[in-house]
Amino acid sequence: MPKSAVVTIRDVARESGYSASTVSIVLNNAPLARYIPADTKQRIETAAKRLGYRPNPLARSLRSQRSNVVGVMVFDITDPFCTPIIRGIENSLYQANYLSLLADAHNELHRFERYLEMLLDRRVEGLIVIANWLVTDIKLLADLTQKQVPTVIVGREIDIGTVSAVSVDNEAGARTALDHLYRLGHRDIAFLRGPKSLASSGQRWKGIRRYAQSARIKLDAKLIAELPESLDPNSSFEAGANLTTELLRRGKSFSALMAYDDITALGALRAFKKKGLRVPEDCSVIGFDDVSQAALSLPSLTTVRQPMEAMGALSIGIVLDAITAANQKRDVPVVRRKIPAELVVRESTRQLSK
Amino acid sequence: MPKSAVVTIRDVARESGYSASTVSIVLNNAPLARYIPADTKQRIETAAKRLGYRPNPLARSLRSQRSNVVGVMVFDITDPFCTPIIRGIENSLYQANYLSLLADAHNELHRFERYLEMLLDRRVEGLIVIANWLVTDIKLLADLTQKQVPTVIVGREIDIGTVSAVSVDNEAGARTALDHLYRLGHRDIAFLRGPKSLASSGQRWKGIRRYAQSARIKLDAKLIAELPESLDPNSSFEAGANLTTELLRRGKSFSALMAYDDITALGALRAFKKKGLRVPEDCSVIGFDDVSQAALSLPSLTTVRQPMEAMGALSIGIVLDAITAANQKRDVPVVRRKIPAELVVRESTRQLSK
DNA sequence: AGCCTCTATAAAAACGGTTGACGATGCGCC
DNA sequence: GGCGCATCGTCAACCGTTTTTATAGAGGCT
Repeated sequence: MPKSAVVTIRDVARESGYSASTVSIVLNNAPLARYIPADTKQRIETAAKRLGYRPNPLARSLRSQRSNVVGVMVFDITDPFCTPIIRGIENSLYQANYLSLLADAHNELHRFERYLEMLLDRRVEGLIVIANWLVTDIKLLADLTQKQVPTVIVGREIDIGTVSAVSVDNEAGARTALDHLYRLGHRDIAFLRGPKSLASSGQRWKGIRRYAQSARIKLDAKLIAELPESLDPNSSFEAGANLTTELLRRGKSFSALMAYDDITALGALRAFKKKGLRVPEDCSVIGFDDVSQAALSLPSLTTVRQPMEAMGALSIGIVLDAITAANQKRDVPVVRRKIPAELVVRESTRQLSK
Repeated sequence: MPKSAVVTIRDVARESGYSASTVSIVLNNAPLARYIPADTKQRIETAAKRLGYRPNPLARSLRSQRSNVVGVMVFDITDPFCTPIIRGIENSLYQANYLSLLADAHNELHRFERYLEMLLDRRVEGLIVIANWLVTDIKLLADLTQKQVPTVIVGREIDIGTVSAVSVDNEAGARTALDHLYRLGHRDIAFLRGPKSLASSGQRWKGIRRYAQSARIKLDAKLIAELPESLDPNSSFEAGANLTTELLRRGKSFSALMAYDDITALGALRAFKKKGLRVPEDCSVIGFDDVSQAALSLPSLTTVRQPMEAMGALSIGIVLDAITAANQKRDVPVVRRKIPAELVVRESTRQLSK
């Protein structure tokens, strides 16, 4: 009758006839295990299995300073942009036998900071920050750099200190989108720019300007509107609808509209519908991101896809690399990766009919 | 010049002139702190603050068997149904100074089991299982009950062992939905039932039958279709579209359609559009859940709202209660709560015009 | 004077592992 | 015969807390 209590390494030691040290060495395949003969290993392993021994990760972490946990800080888990990234992260972590501590900052800075402390206290070995929205603060650098925790920011280019970053190539993505409209014959194109405070917003706009210049599309101020600052990612739906209505009211006609992101584009669809305009017959609409909503809307949304799951996976790759590098006293590389975005053509855009 | 090393309780002891024990007692306000005079406490606290002492949660957990962590097991984080629940969970945990270990089972049983072990190894104090989709297995009971970890299943009624459960009142919700259609004058109503394997599917259907009976709506087999089994929550979009097309082909006319959930309903919208039918003019459509997509679609979807965030919060409440109960050697209550759903009227339903 | 009960604090024993230093043995080699 | 080295293990320290037990003085009571 096995005591229902938890099996410790000492139980395994007793059962196998060796010391706890040896058991530990064998079970972890530590360097010293090199000298341990195969049958000893065998005996220890079977003893461990027989007892159903499971090492206590807390004790292990305490001693070895390795928690096998990485922190995942999300700025707003409600944002549909986040979930696929989390999926990618989680999947890679699973392979590597890590777990993730999830923290949702709700776009609030103090919450971010408090969570950051909690995560560092817990000795996370790495940190992923999914910075879709909030203006990331410098406090990051201060705390993180000095604590030596490998950190990757996803969804945002950044160049502070030792922080790695994975983001989509917003500029190229925007060019791709505009190019798509251009090839369909559109020349009079309206734009819903993102809010100024967002880095990605500026980059996408830059891509637009570049492409417009080279293709000799003229950007008419009357066809440009800008989303207001906001912390709520879902607010851009309303905003997109309102701004589109506003653009229509200005009277300058356009045959296509390029929105800052998918949610904004969905808002635009709504505005068109309300005015009795059909998409894509009367106006093509293109979004950005390819969040899950984009494929389900009516019409389904042509957009520029961020490979979010891949970005999540990549970011964990970077973190894990950094961790092993640090363990081997090698320099931890700082990686800045810009991932290409991919055009996804659906129903909301079409050849200019005229 | 402070050594950059981590400050431990011994440092605080040295700095304040007391022993580590006393520091611990004071800082945790342990029972023995009763005997410690105020000025001693004061000195210790200021010393701790001065050094910026942060207790190591690993060590603390190891010793006191309390991790301040709960596990959150999601069956599929990609499901839009999950995120608001997670938000609710996370928010309540934050208040209580807990962190969450996130595990995403990808709807795979072995993954679920492996994660379960990992979480238990980490000594999570409680466990939330968001069981939106997968057929929950009995293995749950075996492992969880014996390990004494308070567990709540969200999104599914269940009555195994000591597991608590929080779910929406599917039956009443379905009645509400049908009642809504009825009051709008609809009598010929088509139904897209959920897959049999899902518990919620049966419950909703039961609600429908009940209401239909009392309101003398007849349920015509020609107007009923059933979603296929599937593990992918997003597959119901395609399925919803296909089944709707199928229903239309059967030739039996209907003025309203009630879908198993919102995603299915969105699929239905698409099918109607493709057939040139307008929603709600030619047919009203109602969904279930009120996932974020529902409000953004064209037309926006009338649906029955599950208060997901509240459900998440509630489930954490239950877990935390159980934890404190266990700490005080009181019996841990098993709670089964059914939350009422709420009708949300949007554009996809309207008064039968005739 | 002896004995209890409070106070106020410290010492020591956990918690469950990992790890560096070391001991013992056996073998090859000069 | 002594030395060095490879092999196989163990000991004891350590990770940073919490918690139980101990110490010790001060009153209060009999």
